[in-house]
Amino acid sequence: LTPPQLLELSKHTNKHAYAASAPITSDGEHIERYANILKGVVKLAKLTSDGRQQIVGLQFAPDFLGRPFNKKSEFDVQAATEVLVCSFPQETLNRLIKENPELEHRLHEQAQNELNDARNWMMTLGRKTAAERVASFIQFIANHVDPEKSPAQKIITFSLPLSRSDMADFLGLTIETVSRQMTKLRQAGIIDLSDAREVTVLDSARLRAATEQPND
Amino acid sequence: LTPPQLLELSKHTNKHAYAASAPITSDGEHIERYANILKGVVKLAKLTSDGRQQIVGLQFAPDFLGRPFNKKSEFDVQAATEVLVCSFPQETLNRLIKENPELEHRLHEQAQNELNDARNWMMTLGRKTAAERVASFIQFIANHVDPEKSPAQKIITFSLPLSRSDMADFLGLTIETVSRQMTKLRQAGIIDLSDAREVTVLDSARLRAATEQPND
DNA sequence: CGTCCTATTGAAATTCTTCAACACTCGTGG
DNA sequence: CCACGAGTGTTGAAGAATTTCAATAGGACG
Repeated sequence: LTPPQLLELSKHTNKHAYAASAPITSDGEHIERYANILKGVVKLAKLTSDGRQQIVGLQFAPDFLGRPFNKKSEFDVQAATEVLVCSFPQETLNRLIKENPELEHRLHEQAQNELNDARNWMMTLGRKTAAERVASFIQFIANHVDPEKSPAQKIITFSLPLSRSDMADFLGLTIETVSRQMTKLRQAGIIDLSDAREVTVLDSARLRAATEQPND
Repeated sequence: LTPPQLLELSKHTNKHAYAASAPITSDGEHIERYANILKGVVKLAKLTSDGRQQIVGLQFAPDFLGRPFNKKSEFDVQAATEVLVCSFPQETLNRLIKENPELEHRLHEQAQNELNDARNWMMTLGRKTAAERVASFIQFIANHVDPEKSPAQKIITFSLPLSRSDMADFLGLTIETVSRQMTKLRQAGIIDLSDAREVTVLDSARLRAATEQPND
């Protein structure tokens, strides 16, 4: 982005904070602002009419939030952790895109990355066992919190951005099954849990093997 | 697209036919051509190391095939039915995009539509029962083969583009479970099956109810 | 007519869910 | 300072759904 464009954007920009599990937008709601995530994790969720929930995407800083050129949100957007976003009106972005096609290219690339993530996750939901799903989730979070992942064997610790309930909704399982599989990973010496949220990966090779796939 | 651009494109264009279940590209393969589907249905599939398969997307005419600006295919691309595509080199498209940003916009929109489809399907895979998944699949195919879908109660007949085995891989089930659920839908009078592939929707309201969601 | 391939059906086995009880943490107020 | 309650997570046992294993059916083709 060119400096005058950044200036233009910043003039219309608002920062906004959301508490964990606060709604950001809901399914079908009209959207007139886009946003970038500055901090925290955002979940995208769909509901069936009888209340079952599936989390269909997680977004991390500095992801873009919103569907360009789509008027409606197609799912609920909620803060998973505490979230800080910086939002701006649709027209501002649309105007910037007109001036600078490169910007649309970058949004297009993010859309493709999200599509890849979604398809990888379809494999997890459709074909993996509960144990493999939970291992895949920990692997997925580890990849996202530790952007500079070392090649092997480094012991890393991080905090899960999702509650057991959200993990269940992401993994297509129940909270009880998630909890049991976490316990098994701990008993197997693959991870350590100082509390329910704080994960230390003790054996990243076996964790990866437990996902049964080079998931991403 | 402007006439000179269409002419330019057609000069580099090759038509190619694939038999049902013939591979088009495979995971990790280098891609040097893009294509448009002229006829038929294409499936995008991922494999685990131990051979489990998940179909992560279906594409219909006139969808675009290939990941713009990505060098590698991230999954296997296979013909589901007999398929006719029209392919052209990457550079040709990249050149056209440079001249005409509107083209990238359209590809971006397709990517967003595919992302919506993928996320809708994540809900199906993560949270629906076998019966709901099979009903959702029939609904999904009905929507795609009958582009001008009438609002209600019209009885429509179509041919499933997927074998039971492919349906199972799309739905995250086994072929036996798919077969049993098809039988139940038939016995309930919701659909009729003249043979395993030929579906007549007898009661579209109850079919929709059986999907337990406004899936798309 | 036999063979291959796909699909269906049945019964047993397994995985995951449901239901239920209990543990832990964190605030609040007595 | 401790008790209480709400929220979150864990664990066990019974139940349900789906898979697995196995047998059979039907069509297409040589």
